[in-house]
Amino acid sequence: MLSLKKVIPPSVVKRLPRYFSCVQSLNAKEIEWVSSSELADLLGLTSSTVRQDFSCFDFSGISKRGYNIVGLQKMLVEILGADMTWKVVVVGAGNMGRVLALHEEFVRCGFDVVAVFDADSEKHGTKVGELKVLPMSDLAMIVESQGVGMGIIAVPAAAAQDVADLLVDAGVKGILNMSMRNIITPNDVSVTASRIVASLQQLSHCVLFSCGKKKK
Amino acid sequence: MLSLKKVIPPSVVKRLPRYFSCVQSLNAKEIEWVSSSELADLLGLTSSTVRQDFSCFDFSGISKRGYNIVGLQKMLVEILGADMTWKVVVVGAGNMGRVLALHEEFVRCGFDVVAVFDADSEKHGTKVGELKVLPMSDLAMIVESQGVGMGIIAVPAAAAQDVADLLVDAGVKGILNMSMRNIITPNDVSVTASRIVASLQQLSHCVLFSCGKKKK
DNA sequence: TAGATTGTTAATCGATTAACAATC
DNA sequence: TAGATTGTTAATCGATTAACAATC
Repeated sequence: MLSLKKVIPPSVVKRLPRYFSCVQSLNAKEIEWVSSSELADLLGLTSSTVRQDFSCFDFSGISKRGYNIVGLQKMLVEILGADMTWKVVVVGAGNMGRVLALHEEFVRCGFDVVAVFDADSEKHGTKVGELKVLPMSDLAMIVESQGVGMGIIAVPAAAAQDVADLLVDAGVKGILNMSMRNIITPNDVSVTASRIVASLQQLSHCVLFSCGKKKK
Repeated sequence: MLSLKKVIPPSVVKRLPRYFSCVQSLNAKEIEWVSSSELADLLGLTSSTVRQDFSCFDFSGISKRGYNIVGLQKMLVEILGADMTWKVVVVGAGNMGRVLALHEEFVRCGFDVVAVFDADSEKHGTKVGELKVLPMSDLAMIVESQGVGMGIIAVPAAAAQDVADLLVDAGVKGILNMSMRNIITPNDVSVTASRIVASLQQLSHCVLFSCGKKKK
């Protein structure tokens, strides 16, 4: 596997998917080279940040031309593991859980939802696309037998930690937490959070108090 | 309207919805007081951060007891505008757009989706819950006539900036960007991003390269 | 009172930006 | 060559943590 020049700091990791998306679309336009300042403009960053970020990778640009799109894309694919398919389970078959399980963009990006679980027995057996909602008691078995690497927590805050514990015990190595609750996991299980309502609430504050953007 | 002691820094704004959620659940348990270190434990922060954060508000704790839950909740409600109802439009009636429009949690949190738009005329008139999918040409009219304050962008990256421009022209003051594309808006229009696939890709990297958490 | 916890100041840490020699 | 753009070092900025006097 790819060895990195150094551990990529969290601030940079957060930008990687955006670089990747941008590079994909430049590649689709058959553009071959991009400079740090062009990328910066596209992503709302400074060229300094872009060059600083790329210095983490084992990949170099060329003076006067910038970065080769194809090479950059290959590097990002490796760093993000975008060339592999992850098996994923969704816990929580509410509105959010159902969407996630159906989300065709996931498949396109290499995230394959293999099962949906819910604690509510009323929901067991009901269909979410191709999948049937399963009871929580099947979780460990499915994760192990199918080699599931990630779990998505789409349950109410009150249940989130219990679900996280189940996922960890079952053996997943990554958790996407969509609940409001902070969850605690062992050091070898990574967690990222994505909270849509929280984003709307932030926005609400910013609108009310006109939190400006930094002036240029 | 509430006046703040000072502008709340972005790092703090990001935590406000989590404080709020936590305080709501403590309140539901009829707990009356909470200390900075208890809150820190619940949210995975340090007590220093909690106290530093709260120093932005016009709200004080009491030595030896901590912070009064009801008072804290009131303060956060005002800061987040959680006591008001925002009218919101969703642009993009794909998988993600439909979910968002149906998401019952939004209503509970004061975000009322009043219309869904899509550029694809095949989708016009089809139902998303109670709502019919409308053509983009109706956007300005609906935003103005209904007093819509926020828009949610749930379209592919390539269309995101155009949609943002439409929303801005129509008069929304906040945009939740769920697309991968960076969008540019005038200074008086706030933007927050929430990208689920990006979160999964971050997670993917962290799992592959075992990005540890900071050791305690 | 004695002890716990706040509010705030100062120190540390990490992220971003600026600057510029190296280089194509 | 001349000029543009990288890669990297140093400076700045902002966020987090530590420390402690004030206080209930």
